[in-house]
Amino acid sequence: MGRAPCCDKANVKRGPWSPEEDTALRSYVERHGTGGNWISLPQKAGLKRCGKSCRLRWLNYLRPDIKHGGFTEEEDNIIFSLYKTIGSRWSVIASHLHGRTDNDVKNYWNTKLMKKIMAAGETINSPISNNQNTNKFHQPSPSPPATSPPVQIPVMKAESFLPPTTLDSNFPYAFEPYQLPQLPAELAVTGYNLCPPSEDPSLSVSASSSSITVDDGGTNSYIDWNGEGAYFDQAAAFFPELGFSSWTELLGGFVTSGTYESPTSLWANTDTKPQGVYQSLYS
DNA sequence: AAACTCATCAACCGCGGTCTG
DNA sequence: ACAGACCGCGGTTGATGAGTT
Repeated sequence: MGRAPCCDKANVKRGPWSPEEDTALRSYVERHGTGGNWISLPQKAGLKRCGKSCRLRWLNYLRPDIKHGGFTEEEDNIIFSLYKTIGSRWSVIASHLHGRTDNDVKNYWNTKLMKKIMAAGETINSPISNNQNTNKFHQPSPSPPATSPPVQIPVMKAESFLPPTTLDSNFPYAFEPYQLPQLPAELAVTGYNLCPPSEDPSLSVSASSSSITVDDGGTNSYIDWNGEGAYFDQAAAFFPELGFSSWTELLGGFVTSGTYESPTSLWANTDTKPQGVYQSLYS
């Protein structure tokens, strides 16, 4: 069963926006912001539009920092590299391109870049479309070792290219090094793919949106992502057991390494907001 | 000049995830 | 814990203009 419509479709205007509507929406948002509620915004702004339509118009067209047309070679490379790594996650890809929207990137990919790349003889393998695995983050290891090594959670660096959305239910995975191909130097970072959990029976890992639990028989086994209260102290003691010096290191080195753009600044430049684990830390 | 095809991109749609009461 | 409301995303559609026959 589908959800109820977000607005009365019979009483809202659809189709292309007029300059007057653009002006009304722009001036309202500039004066009052969105108020975090797009559904009620059209009425307040005097627009006969669906809230979703207003949101889309603002995000994709009226926002002051939007850049239209003319993708550069560098942007092409970034899009292609990220597409090969994470698939058609346009909002994530767009977040790496200043002033570009997910819709822009998606349209550009579908109408131009894909053809351009294929004409150049490249093969396009989206990790998602080519992978039956429902875990978006899992990319199969080429050839797993015959016997699993001892459990070892590596120091994670710049995991930013792996969208931070589904650690929640899929966390019982270790991290496997990867190198994003063909990125400009400032983006050519090393990160870790999620890969299946170790078979080491002495350690079990589980996670929720706010915590990771690793039961290794040690004295500490809980990390609270929100980093507050007693759990934070407990977590601070827990990191060394896992081989991390701090929670920032555990979460990808964003804060400790100057090489990588921190999620805070990254998300400040985009409407893509941190989610899940990252939301707790950076919102 | 008219008819047709193709390319582009703004906008819509429906769904999953998150938030809130 | 649950349900409803809302947000954000990715896929798709359709209007429009450019190019071709």
